[in-house]
Amino acid sequence: MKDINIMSITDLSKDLAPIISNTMADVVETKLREYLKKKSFKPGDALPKELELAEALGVSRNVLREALSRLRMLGMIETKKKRGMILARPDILGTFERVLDPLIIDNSTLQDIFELRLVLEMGLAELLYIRKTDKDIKELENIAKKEINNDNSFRIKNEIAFHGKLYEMSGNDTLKRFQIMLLPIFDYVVTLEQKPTRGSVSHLDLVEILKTGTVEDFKKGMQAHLQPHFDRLK
Amino acid sequence: MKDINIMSITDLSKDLAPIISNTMADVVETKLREYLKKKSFKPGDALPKELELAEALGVSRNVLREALSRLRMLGMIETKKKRGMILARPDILGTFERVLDPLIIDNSTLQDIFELRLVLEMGLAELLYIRKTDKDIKELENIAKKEINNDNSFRIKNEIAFHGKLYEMSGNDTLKRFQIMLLPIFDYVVTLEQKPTRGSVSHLDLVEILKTGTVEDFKKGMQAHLQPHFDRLK
DNA sequence: TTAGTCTTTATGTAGGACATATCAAATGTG
DNA sequence: CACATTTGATATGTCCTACATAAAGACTAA
Repeated sequence: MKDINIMSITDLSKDLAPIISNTMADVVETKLREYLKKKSFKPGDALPKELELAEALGVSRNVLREALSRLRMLGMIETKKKRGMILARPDILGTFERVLDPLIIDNSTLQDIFELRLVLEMGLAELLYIRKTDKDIKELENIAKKEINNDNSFRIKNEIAFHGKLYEMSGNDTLKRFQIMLLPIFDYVVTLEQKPTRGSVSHLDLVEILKTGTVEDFKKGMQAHLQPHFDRLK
Repeated sequence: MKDINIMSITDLSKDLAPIISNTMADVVETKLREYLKKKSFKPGDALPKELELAEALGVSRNVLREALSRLRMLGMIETKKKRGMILARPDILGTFERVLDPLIIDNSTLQDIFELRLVLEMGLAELLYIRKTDKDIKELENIAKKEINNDNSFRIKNEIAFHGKLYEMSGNDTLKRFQIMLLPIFDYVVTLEQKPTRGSVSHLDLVEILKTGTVEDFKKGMQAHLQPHFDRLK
């Protein structure tokens, strides 16, 4: 009897909506977003003042400010003392970092992000071959050489340095920053391994391929390098 | 004299920090983050009540609530009427969407994100071959077949449907949602083209490869399919 | 034990008050 | 008239108080 009750409740919670107790600040936040989009403000444009907005929305200045505070955090608006508020351009990744920071991510998402990183590394080849320079390759080689006579404690650091340099060589700033954000995750998953899982292709091998090989060669090399990680996927 | 003065000021403004007018809410937000991290709360743990926090931080409840409102938006904490606040697990991507939404992104970042998408698609192959099912392939084929006799207005929609399905087949939820977020960007860049840039490998070709070809075949196919986009990179 | 009621309490919301920084106009000076 | 200075107006930042509301926990009754 009891068990049945519990079951039905569990089922319910799956089916029914999670009962979002919309607080006023939530509603106002949404309305403000819509307002900004609808009016198609350009960065730098001035916004109405707090009291006007609060009155128009029919909420206290307090609630309005909570909503504004959120948008301000995201970099969507900026405020100055007398001048009022202006629309700004948010730093996409900067805000992303804020959430990733405390690392309170459930395991399934963690795994997803780790895979995301693998996907990125595998797909990097084209960009790399379009933009690589001799200087870059030399730097990459230096990084790879350093790690030869190193104890295990430095292994991860070198791993990070090498792959980080690869992202940098892609010439894509967003990608590079994105990768930096994902580092802790990569780190975490790697440390889950008991012993270092080395692919059949080393970092130095990859550098060599970059020097003389084709894009196809590099893709195969990277695949072999990451193979141990792929092997653990199911 | 005057010019010199102006010059030196300009130089200063480049060198010096941008004078972050730290509002109390900003400081409190940071302090709360540190507090949460330091105490290493686990999801579900109860937090002190607002008044206690406000007093401990030496700020008004108002300021504290602005900071809390931010964390609440990011999904880092949840609050219930009497129970107080509890630590929650943030929805990584959900917050990302919020910033991406208004599409006030500068062109260089736009380009970066477009490239990011290309990288993702190129790197998807391994995951795809690990997890693809016959059912998936059949659905993908249906999507590809639909687009044969279609006017241009549906072209983008089909493009989106096909590639979206690919992400779905990766079995990576985060990746899938990430791709959805990036759609508007992809859309935007694609519409910049005057005429459709078709690669030498069509969607149907890709499906065929998925059926009978190897991972390597698929990678080459995808590369050819996206070649027009890569050609535009510099 | 179970069901129902009451009390307590932490959050949600409102409104007023004042400090502060800054823009803009008024004022003074050569 | 042009330029520097002062003054006033104003929007945001911060604080405070008060009350509504929902929900946990205690208490009571069947």
